[in-house]
Amino acid sequence: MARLPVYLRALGTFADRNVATVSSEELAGAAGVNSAKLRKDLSYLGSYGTRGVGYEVAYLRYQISRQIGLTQDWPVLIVGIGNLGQALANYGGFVSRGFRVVALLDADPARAGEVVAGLAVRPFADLSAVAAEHGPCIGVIATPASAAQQVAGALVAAGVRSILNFAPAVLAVPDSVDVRKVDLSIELQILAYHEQRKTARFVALDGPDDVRDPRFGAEVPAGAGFGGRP
Amino acid sequence: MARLPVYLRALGTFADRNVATVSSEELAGAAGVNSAKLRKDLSYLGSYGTRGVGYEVAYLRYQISRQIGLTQDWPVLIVGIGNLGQALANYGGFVSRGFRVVALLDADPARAGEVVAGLAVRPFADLSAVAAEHGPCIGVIATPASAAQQVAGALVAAGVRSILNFAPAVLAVPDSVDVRKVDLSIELQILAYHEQRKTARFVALDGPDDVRDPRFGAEVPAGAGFGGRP
DNA sequence: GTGACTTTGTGCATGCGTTCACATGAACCT
DNA sequence: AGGTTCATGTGAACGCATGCACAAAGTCAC
Ligand SMILES: NC(=O)c1ccc[n+]([C@@H]2O[C@H](COP(=O)([O-])OP(=O)(O)OC[C@H]3O[C@@H](n4cnc5c(N)ncnc54)[C@H](O)[C@@H]3O)[C@@H](O)[C@H]2O)c1
Ligand SMILES: NC(=O)c1ccc[n+]([C@@H]2O[C@H](COP(=O)([O-])OP(=O)(O)OC[C@H]3O[C@@H](n4cnc5c(N)ncnc54)[C@H](O)[C@@H]3O)[C@@H](O)[C@H]2O)c1
Repeated sequence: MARLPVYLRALGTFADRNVATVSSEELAGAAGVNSAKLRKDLSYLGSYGTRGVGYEVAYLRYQISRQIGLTQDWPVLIVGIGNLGQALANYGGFVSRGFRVVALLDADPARAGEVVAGLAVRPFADLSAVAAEHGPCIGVIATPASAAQQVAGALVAAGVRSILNFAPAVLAVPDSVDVRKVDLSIELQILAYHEQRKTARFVALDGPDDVRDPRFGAEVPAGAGFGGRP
Repeated sequence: MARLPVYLRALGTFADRNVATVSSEELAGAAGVNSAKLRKDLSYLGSYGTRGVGYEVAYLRYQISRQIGLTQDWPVLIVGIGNLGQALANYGGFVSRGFRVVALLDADPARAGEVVAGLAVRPFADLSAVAAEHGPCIGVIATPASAAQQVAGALVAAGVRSILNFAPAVLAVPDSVDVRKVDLSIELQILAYHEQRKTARFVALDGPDDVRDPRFGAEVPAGAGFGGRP
């Protein structure tokens, strides 16, 4: 069900062009998925289409928004106002999609008081007060990886049950808390993996299936930083 | 196979602590996955463990790095040096993981020449020259969504076959090109979805399964911006 | 050297997501 | 009003990932 937001965004582009109804084929094309998958996804929400015609853009948009829980604005608090935290705070794309940044927190005393994107940076100790003030909200971790687990613990203690983590660290939280991670290094490494196989195909035409060769272990240069097998 | 980078990172933390060997249980714990899954994943690369002992940290680290294609540094070029592009350019976590930002491109003439993270921002027209200079590389799109498709086309035309897209847009590219997307709004919306179901449980104790009720369609306020069903 | 113990590597079953294909049903034209 | 056309909604088959449970294999102690 991670595709609903994509459908919603695609519906938005149709609405901007004043399109009244779309077929599953058109919408699937705009969302980059199979049309059968789109129909099956939408059928889980209910029968919101008209056979022979398609889906009414405005109506389907509302139904998906309601399903996701975007009929209300969700408060977002960002922890760690460094490079990334500032970019996030300045990002206008959140408010237009049902989210509102309500607080910026940082442990660095030098940063407290600084104004970023119209909000004053508050000391990390204010966390529980801020969380209590806004009710159910979403916490964003943009601190170094070494602080991520500690911050996550503090967020949970403050009552936050939804966390978006940008730090390259695995977080341990209670089952009742949802954590989603965004790790750019992982994305780049996956791309590098495919890129390597693509370029390798030009070197060895019989395909990249032989890379398993265990002898490669012996070919590690002594000073490579990893060390070879003893 | 998107988990290999996670294993690699977990292995890094063990190496930092001078741990020589790890069992699949320990490593799986650090990576946040099931130990059977970890062993099966590693078995696809070959038999790099020792029964009764575990995996040698340094050796396994090298094997995974090689599998991913991290024995060489991959050049990265960033298009769109706004809030996000600058944060990415300033991020030190890339170089430590086998990536090197080699060029910053922006269409805004006012930005060209500006120095960000020790690199001069170059005009977008330099793209093909930069790509040709560095060979196989990874393109990062950090422009507004409206420009994303055009930028993607230019990247492909310049020979880039791996793209990381931060803009909330579906990109159409040839099959030979890999695109991975990072969409923060989608992540937040997924969190909101779960958060909604959690909070809804306190309101209606019989569970959130009734939200399908089609009558809800009639309850759209006239001025909600979406419009009700006619 | 032998035995007991530890941990890997994997066969197998289960469940989930994806996709094809078609029947259902609505609208439109004559 | 009847037939035609069109696109939805869904049944069923397929393929893949996950996780259990166990045999193979190697180590360590004595
Ligand atoms: N900058 C990027 O583009 C980028 C890309 C990918 C991942 N990341 C990850 O995002 C995180 C932040 O990156 P960054 O470049 O913004 O780092 P940064 O060093 O610029 O900012 C980190 C901020 O967190 C604050 N902080 C440190 N410990 C804290 C604590 N315990 N509680 C609250 N605040 C604390 C620091 O004061 C600092 O302001 C890192 O984990 C990084 O790996 C960043
Ligand atoms: N800032 C964030 O934290 C954040 C978070 C999530 C997603 N995003 C997405 O990332 C993208 C960039 O966000 P941002 O906040 O940095 O925006 P921004 O407006 O600050 O920066 C965009 C930059 O792209 C440049 N640009 C525009 N058209 C271009 C073109 N055709 N070729 C090359 N460069 C071009 C502009 O000159 C500008 O410098 C957007 O699509 C946004 O939705 C940003």
